[in-house]
Parts: sequence; structure tokens; C-alpha cells
Amino acid sequence: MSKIQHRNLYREVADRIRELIEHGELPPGERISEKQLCETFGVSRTPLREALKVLASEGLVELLPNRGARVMQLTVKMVKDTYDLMGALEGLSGELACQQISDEGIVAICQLHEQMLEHYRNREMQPYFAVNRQIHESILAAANNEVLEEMYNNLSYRVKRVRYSKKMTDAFWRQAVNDHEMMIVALKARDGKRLGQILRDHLCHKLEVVTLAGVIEDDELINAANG
Amino acid sequence: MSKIQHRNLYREVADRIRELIEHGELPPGERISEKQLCETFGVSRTPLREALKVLASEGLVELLPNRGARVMQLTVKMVKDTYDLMGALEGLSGELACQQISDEGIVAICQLHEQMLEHYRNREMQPYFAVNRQIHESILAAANNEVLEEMYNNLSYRVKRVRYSKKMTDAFWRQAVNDHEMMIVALKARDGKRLGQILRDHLCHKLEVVTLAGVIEDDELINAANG
DNA sequence: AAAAGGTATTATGAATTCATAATTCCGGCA
DNA sequence: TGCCGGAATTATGAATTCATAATACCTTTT
Repeated sequence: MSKIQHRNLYREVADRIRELIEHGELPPGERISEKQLCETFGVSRTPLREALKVLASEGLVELLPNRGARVMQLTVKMVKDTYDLMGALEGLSGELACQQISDEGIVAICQLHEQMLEHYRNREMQPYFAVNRQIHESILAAANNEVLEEMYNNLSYRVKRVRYSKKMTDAFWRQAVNDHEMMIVALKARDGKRLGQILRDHLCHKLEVVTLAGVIEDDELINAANG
Repeated sequence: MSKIQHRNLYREVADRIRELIEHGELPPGERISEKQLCETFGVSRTPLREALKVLASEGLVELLPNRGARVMQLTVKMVKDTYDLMGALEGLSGELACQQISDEGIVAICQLHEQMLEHYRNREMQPYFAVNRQIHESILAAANNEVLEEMYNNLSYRVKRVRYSKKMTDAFWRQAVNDHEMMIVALKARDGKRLGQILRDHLCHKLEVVTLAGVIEDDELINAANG
């Protein structure tokens, strides 16, 4: 017996468009044709337009009155602002996690940390990032704050595309691992203030913005392109 | 010549519903009748439904599949989580503001601070809150981070209703003013870390949650009411 | 009288239709 | 040839219509 999934159409559509944007199939600044997307998804314009409005409120899409929608064009400043924000949220997640996490939770994160170190020693970049990500997600989950999680995920989605283009120099990498060592110490001691501070300043974010400078166009260029 | 405002209908409607929720004309948990709201606003269901979906993604409204919408019912935990988050965002705003604000901006905030102190000495509660709010808004604006501002405003909207029911004991009030004194010192010194820390820990938020315990129903009660 | 079942009504979800703004295309004109 | 203006086309915004799920109401049965 197959499970009848009664999810709303507009959610389905919004999810699909999010994916298209994330994977660059809808490039930033691209004008979104309602008709074309309707045909692609095989739905009418009503749920599609609902989805677009939701995506606009999520900051993934830009609605131009009477002129349709376009994929949000990120500027360097917007990416920087978003990363600053994500840093603050990660800081909070660390602070809260220290209060809320179970001893088993700490052990689990320590194990992930050891895995990550192993990948670092072997210079296995992709596995390293995967485990790194798991650690941050574990801390976020341990914070036990759904509003925080929702906001973080939203921000994460906005800049997901640009993450793919980050570069990791060896010096930055070592510094990142060093940050993580300190994080583990603070977590074991359940020192929320300390873990929060480390996470806020964790260089991952700043790093990526720096290397992005050449990738994403500048404010001026964007404005010129819009005119 | 009258200005022809060609704002989209769904935005207009969303704004109106936000107000209705804020002022309690649509009480939390209340089932929202599409037909009734359509008649109230004089629009068709299409823009209304678009507005509801946007409000749902903002966390103000809850959509039940095939069963319409209801005003989001806040639990104590949700309010606490939201305030924790707002504290973190205020902290970031302080940190950034110290880097970005002009000398004139600092002077302006100091003047607001003096006004606030005057209201405190005279125990003028409403004017005190008004100026207090202006100070926090000024710092947020000085941070020059639109993503941060947008997110803070969203969170603020979610808990706006409950703010009306806060109570200020004298001890808390004195502590709040004391926090503000320290904030001004940090701001003048452009000590971002310090200002951020003060703002994150600024008791306003925690205070309100404590006094709210009796006002907002508990998780269990909410769940029971939903079933 | 209370419970169960079935029909009628109502409300929601989505497609379609209608109105209007934006864009394109084409011809006239300098 | 290049530019301006208006008709034709297309796309968007919103209302209406249609299909279906949820709810209310009423009958029937025990």
C-alpha cells in the first residue's frame, strides 16, 4: 500500500525551486518565467506564484512588481552580512548547547571531532568538510532551539550556492582545526560563554567571504546590471 | 495629483493581517476564515491565500493542510527561544555598530541615553520604553547589516503581542539602566566585543520571559488544546 | 435517547479566466 | 540608417470557477 502524500503543491514547488537555485540551474539574476516553470512542474500558475512569494520572503527570490521574479542576486556585502549573522547564531547555538547537551551528546561530538582530525591529517578535504558540517549541525541541534535552527537553515540556504566555490589554504585549514580543538575543550567543560565566543569568531565564515571577493560581483556592478 | 500606489495586493493584505495579529484582533489559536477575511478586505481569495502563505513562512500563522489557517499559538518555550535569539542578534548589532558607527552617531545615542535616564529618574515608564527602543533601533541601524535588521524585525513581530503584557519591577528597571550605562561606555570606547556581550546578556529579554510564564500557556496545555 | 451512517453543505486547493501592465514588433518619419 | 510611436503580443495580477476534502446535519437503528 503506497503512502498517499498530501503535501501542498506550493510547498512541493517551493522545494523544487530551492533546489534549482541551490544547484545553479536557475542562476542568480536570472529572470524566472512563470509559464516555463509551470510547464516544467506540470502545475498551474496559482501554486507556483504562491511558492515564489514564500521564496521571496525567504530571501531566495526577488519579486519585481508587474515584472515577474528573478533569482536573488547576492552581492559581496550581502554574503558578508549573512556570514556575520550565521556566526552570531552559531555562537548562540554553542552557548545553549553547553547548557542543554547530554553527556552522551558531548561524547558523540568528540568522536566526530576525532574523525575530522583524521581526515585533516590525511588531507581528505571532502570528508573533512562533511564531518565538520556534522559537528556544527550537532551543536545546533543540541541547542534545542527550533527558532534558531529555522533561521540558521534559512540563512544557510541563501548562501549555499556560493559555498561551493570556497577555497581552503593550508594555513586557514590549520587555523580552523585549531579553533575546533578549542571548541571541544570548551564543550567538555560546558563553558558556554567560551564556546560561544569561539564559534562567533570561527574563521570559516570570514575566510569564505574573502575568497569570494572575486567570485561574486560587487555592489556597483550588480546595480549596473540591474539598470 | 494623488500618488498611485501599485503595491501588490498580497503585501497589503499581509500587512493588514500582521496588524490584526499584533493588536490581538485575531487572537492566538484563532481559526482564520478565508471567506470572512476576504470580505473584510474586499479582495478575492487569491491574494489572501498568498498573504497567508507568506505569514506562515514568517512564523505568524500556522497552516493546517486542507483545514485552513490559524494564528500561531506561542508557547513559553517558543517565546524563550525567540528572546534568546534576539539577544544574540542584538549582541551582533552592538559589535558591528562599534565598527561602523560615525562619531555623530555615537553622540546621538548618548543624547538618547540621557533622555532615557531622565525618564527613569521621573519613573515615566512609557516614555522610558519609547526612548529605550530608539536606542536599540539606533544601534541596530548603525550595524549596517540589512539581513540582520530584517531577521530581527521578523522575530520582533512574532513576539510583539506578548510584549504588551510585560511588567517592570523596580529592581529589574535599575539593572536595565545599569546595563545601559555600561553599553554607553563600551560604545564610546568602540569596544565591540564588550558592547556585544552586554547586549547579549541584557536582561530585558530574560525578564520578560519570566514574567510571561503565567500569561502564555505551557507546551502541554497548547498540545491538549490542539487535539 | 444515543450512536452510527450517509447525505448536504461548506471550506480549501488548484486550474482557469479575465483585466491590465509590460514588452515586442513593425511601420512611419527624420 | 536610426529613432520614435503605436499596435500586437506576451506576461503578470487578481477574480472566478471547478474539484475535492472536511464538516455539519439529518435520518436511521438499536
